[in-house]
Amino acid sequence: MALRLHNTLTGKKEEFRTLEDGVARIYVCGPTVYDYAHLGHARCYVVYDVLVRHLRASGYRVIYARNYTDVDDKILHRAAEKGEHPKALAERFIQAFEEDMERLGCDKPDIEPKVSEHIPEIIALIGRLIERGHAYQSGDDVYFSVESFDEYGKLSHRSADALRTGASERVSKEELERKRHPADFVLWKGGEFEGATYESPFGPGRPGWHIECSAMSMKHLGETLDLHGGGLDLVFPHHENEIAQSECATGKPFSNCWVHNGFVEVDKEKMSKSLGNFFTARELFNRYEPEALRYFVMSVHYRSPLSLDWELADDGSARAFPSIEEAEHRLETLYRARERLETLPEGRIKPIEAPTPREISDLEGRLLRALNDDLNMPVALSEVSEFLRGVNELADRAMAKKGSITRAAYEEAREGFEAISRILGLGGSEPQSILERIRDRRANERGLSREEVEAKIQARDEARLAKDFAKADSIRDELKALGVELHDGPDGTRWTL
RNA sequence: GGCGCCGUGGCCAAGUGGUAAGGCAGAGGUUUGCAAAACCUCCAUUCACCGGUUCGACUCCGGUCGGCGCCUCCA
Repeated sequence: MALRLHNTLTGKKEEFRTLEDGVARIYVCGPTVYDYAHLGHARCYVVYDVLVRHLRASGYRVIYARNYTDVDDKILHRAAEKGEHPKALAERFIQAFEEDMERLGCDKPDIEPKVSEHIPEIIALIGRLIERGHAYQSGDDVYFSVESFDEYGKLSHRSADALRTGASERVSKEELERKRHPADFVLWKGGEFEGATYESPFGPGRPGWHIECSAMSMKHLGETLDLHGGGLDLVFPHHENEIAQSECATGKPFSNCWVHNGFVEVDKEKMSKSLGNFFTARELFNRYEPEALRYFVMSVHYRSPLSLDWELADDGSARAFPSIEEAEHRLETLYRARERLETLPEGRIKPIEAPTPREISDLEGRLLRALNDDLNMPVALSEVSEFLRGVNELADRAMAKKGSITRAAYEEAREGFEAISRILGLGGSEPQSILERIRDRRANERGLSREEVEAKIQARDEARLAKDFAKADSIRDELKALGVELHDGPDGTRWTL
């Protein structure tokens, strides 16, 4: 069975095919680095991370490129505001972005090209477009001529004519006068820009927004990509323009498959910087395990809106995010099951023959099958849920009086966790440390110290040892009132909240 | 105005022509000194509404209502 993906270009689910057998060349539009990544970015890059992991697990050699837009108006504005050099500002946010991605469990792309390091390629591409009659110089700028490309609009399913009316209302008079068609877009913006001026045959200036991705993807991955991805908001105009300029320059299809992920919404509205209703990844990391955010993102199909619900505190700030909280609880369930499996006494695992429970068997195959259907991550997670139930059942069985399990089932369960970690990027940390980190963070939020709780537990254990259950239970009730749950086990009492 | 998406149990969320995955919450049980965790059982004759096509529709077609997105920078 092969991967089927929804291709924006055709509007249909299609089998994913690559130009070169067994090699997948993928380009994803990266962030413009003038601010911290928000949950929308997190979602997007988690989605493509899972796509890449899935392809690798399916045997592809993947070459994954994701750019940094480090030359851009917004960067210049922000830099001017902060009195910082644009390049320094961009570098600062690239660093922050890389930290955030790592915490989300996203593998580093193979290639991370920056606009500032591809100016010659961009200039060459613009030159090629002028030569072929698809671009024209007007004043200090160079524009792409939309009318020179018959297929303009094929990705976003609209016509240049339809755009004429729409665009003319929004484009300034001066700009309109410089353009032949209102939908023409700038390839080279002439002028002097503090900290971002480049020499070119068209005069000093800097690249327009769209041309960078064409130039960088062609340089690193070739003239035709197997897959190009990005947020839904990039379909038009960004990706439409990428197609136009690339295909006009090369005469070849730019990308055979286009994948777009849906938005993150807050209160039914798209989360975006321009609306100001965004939460940065790092502010959410302060309140939840980054891996819980990853789980949360994966709980919804990538093309559907992901709505972030929140509970308000009295002062109007966000008090809690219930769905991320739920994801964090699921993550704890995952790690608890893994820990139980890994700490089973060797003597309970027997080299006997018996069928391995269905829930445990071939989790990797089940995950790949789920993801093969247009990267259905919620179904993959439902497979994980069933697997975890199977693992707990196994652990129960092993720990029952005179209980034991087969070596085969034990090994297959371990392989299951390995597959979850490798393919979904979940559950790969050391269970005890992550579980304690989550617990201690929650305790901290409630003003509880670990020492305080553990002292009370010790007092209760002494009471229990003395069979003074009334006292032991009163201590437990006291802790329960604080939100602390106790779990008595063979090797002592553990606590969670 | 043009293009497009969505409406599934108390909540979240898959499915998209053959009779509703999974999770959270809830109820009962096993286990436990009692709990918690874990496990077992139960929890939508029904998929916004109205028509139509079909042997059969949550799934296809038409309409209605409700919500959202793109057409301008945005993941």
